[in-house]
Amino acid sequence: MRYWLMKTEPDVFSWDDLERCPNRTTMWEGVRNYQARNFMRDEFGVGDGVLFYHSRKNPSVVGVARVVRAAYPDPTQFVETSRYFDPRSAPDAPRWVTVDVQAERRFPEPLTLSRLRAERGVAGMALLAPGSRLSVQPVRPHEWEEVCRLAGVTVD
DNA sequence: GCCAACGTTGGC
DNA sequence: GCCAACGTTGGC
Repeated sequence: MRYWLMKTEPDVFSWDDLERCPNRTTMWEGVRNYQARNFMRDEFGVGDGVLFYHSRKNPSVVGVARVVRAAYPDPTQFVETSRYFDPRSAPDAPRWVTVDVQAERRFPEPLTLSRLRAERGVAGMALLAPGSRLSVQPVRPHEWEEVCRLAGVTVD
């Protein structure tokens, strides 16, 4: 089992939105970055842990989710009216994949980026690297444990 | 294959 | 809203 961090702009899709989804589960559509895609396609497994991160507005880790379905073609890449439409992707050779993610535990309080920057135990996180923009990032086990500890929750 | 132009991300 | 950092595109 692995651990990940996934970014979302809360104005587009927030933790509240995830909790409102049927079975608290959503298709993580719209990833259009090759490095992020490769993580999902090649390394994501059912049961992996996900730090759910709100970017831009009060940037924070706001909860923990689970991968409940491994990679499959992202249907939005074929929908012409979708903001995620990719005219260069062919149905017989999909370019982009998605996974299904289920809400597990909301943090009692958002764990802010500024707090994380101040904590030595998470100093190596990809999230904190200068200029890091990757929307799907690996998280090391000790980083996962420390983030959950700082948030005041216990999650395997 | 280089790299300038362009578009996007995301902290501030 | 600004803009630096980064990724992608496409001419050559």
